[in-house]
Amino acid sequence: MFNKNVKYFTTGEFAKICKVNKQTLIYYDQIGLLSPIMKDSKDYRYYSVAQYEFFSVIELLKAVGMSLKDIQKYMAEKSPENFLDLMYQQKEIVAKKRRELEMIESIIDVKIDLTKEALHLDFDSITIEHLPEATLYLSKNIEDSTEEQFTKAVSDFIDELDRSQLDTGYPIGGITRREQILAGNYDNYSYLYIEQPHPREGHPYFEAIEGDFIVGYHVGTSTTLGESYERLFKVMREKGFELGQYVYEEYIYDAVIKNREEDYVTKIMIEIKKGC
Amino acid sequence: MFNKNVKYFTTGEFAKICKVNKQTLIYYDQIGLLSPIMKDSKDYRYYSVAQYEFFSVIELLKAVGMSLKDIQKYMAEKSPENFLDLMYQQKEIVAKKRRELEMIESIIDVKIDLTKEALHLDFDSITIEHLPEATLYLSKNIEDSTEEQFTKAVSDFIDELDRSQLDTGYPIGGITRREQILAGNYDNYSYLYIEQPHPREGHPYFEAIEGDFIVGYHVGTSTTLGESYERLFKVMREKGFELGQYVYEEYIYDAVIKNREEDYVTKIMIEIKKGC
DNA sequence: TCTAATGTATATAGTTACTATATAGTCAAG
DNA sequence: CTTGACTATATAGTAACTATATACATTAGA
Repeated sequence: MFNKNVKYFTTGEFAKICKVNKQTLIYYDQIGLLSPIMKDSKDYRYYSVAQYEFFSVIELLKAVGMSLKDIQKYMAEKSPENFLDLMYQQKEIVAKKRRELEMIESIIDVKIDLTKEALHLDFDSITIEHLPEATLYLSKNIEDSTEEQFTKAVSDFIDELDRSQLDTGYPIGGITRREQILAGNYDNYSYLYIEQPHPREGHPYFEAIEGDFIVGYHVGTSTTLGESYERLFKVMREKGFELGQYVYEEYIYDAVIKNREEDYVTKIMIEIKKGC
Repeated sequence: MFNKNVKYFTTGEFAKICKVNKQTLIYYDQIGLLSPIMKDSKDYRYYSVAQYEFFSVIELLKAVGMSLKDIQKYMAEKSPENFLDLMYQQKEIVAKKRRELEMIESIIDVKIDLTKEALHLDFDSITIEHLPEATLYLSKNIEDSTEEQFTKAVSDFIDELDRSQLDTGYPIGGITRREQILAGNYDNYSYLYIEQPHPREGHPYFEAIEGDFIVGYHVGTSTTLGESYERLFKVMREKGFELGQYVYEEYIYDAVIKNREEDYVTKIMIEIKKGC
């Protein structure tokens, strides 16, 4: 094929075919990755059609994430066997990349859903809701932990999210025990959690919740969190409910969406039971 | 959430959680993309847990291909509405990227199949084969074309492969008309072609081939191509076949797999009919 | 309490894969 | 015979780190 070696492309023509900058081809020539099949007396570069096939393999390998240096290394050791090996390697890498992109797609979908929902919320509202069963991935217990223990636990939690691909795009929330709430220690969490809409089998630390909750929102920094709790408690008392075992807190708007800390919004979900 | 603002991570700890180089965080601080929530009198940086959420959104946007500058631009204009817009944009971009990766996966599969097949070939063999129907995407007619016309046609052909995603990983081949072969002009192709294992509807220029072929291989540069054709013609005469309408040529081993031009291998498929 | 190891900081240079710019030579059309 | 579009080299700039050198801080162990 392409014995028509008399028919050449200039650098500009070849660059247009390859859809790259002319300078890129000159650069590839300089580093010896892809040199024109011919140079004339005036040092004009001439590329053959067959070199396009070569170029497109470079593009393929680049797209999979190979560095020009590594591509060059392969090219120095060309053989059908090495090419086959290379392709098998790249096949795995590209499959992994595809799966990563699929995860990102689903995270984006979650972010879209959450943000759309948030846009329709009335942050002054306080409602009684029956929350359906949901699976949460929990951190180790961090109640009364020292700073050191806390940072270690958070670090481990996030590590595990990464390792086991548990980052679903849902916010990381905190669970506080009834007793801490009653003592006014709203920030002494027992666990961190992240919702798992599609929990996978064979993973520990999953905890399903389901039950009645009083749901409200706190707008502002944590310093005024107590006030929001008071509002919620007032409604609770009026309706004759008692504090359940746990309170769940998660960010609705945080630094990703709002500039000023005063505009951050925290969702508070207080587990309740009928007073007897 | 994360009122535990008293509990901070040092640069090193935060870098470990984020799985990046410490220097990267310093760099992000320098460009003002992600600055620690606090600096002490010794200029030590302290990050909060909430900043991890921020970091992970940066990672998400980076993974979709956004530049740090563009991420920063969004962060300067934060709002729920802008975040939603951004996520819708990124959703499309990431879906496109995924589709591109899927194409690369199938190209790699084709390359693997072709290379595995090639490894088992005997390049001295000459066989009579009935080739099943296959769809080829053809270039414009390039017979007797000038250099200018030829380069233009090749350029257009490759452009269309790109535009319509017709690059299947199969090699680009050449089709020569019976009359040119008989005149010994083995390199005066009528068309370029590329095989389409999964042709899509509504595309012109597709041509299905099916029929009996004499199949052989040429090892070496195009200068000795004539000798290989002679070998094939000899067998053809012995078996009492006549030259059909077209000859198909494609590279089995080219510059991507072999270093020396003398090692390139061209597959020659000559259409035949029973002599009457 | 001293010391060594480890941690932090800044400043600066290097890296990859381009990309842009400046300067100069070449070529084809009117 | 000049103008515009091309070619070339050389050099500098870019993004997003990454590495290195130097200096100060903190902590764990002898």
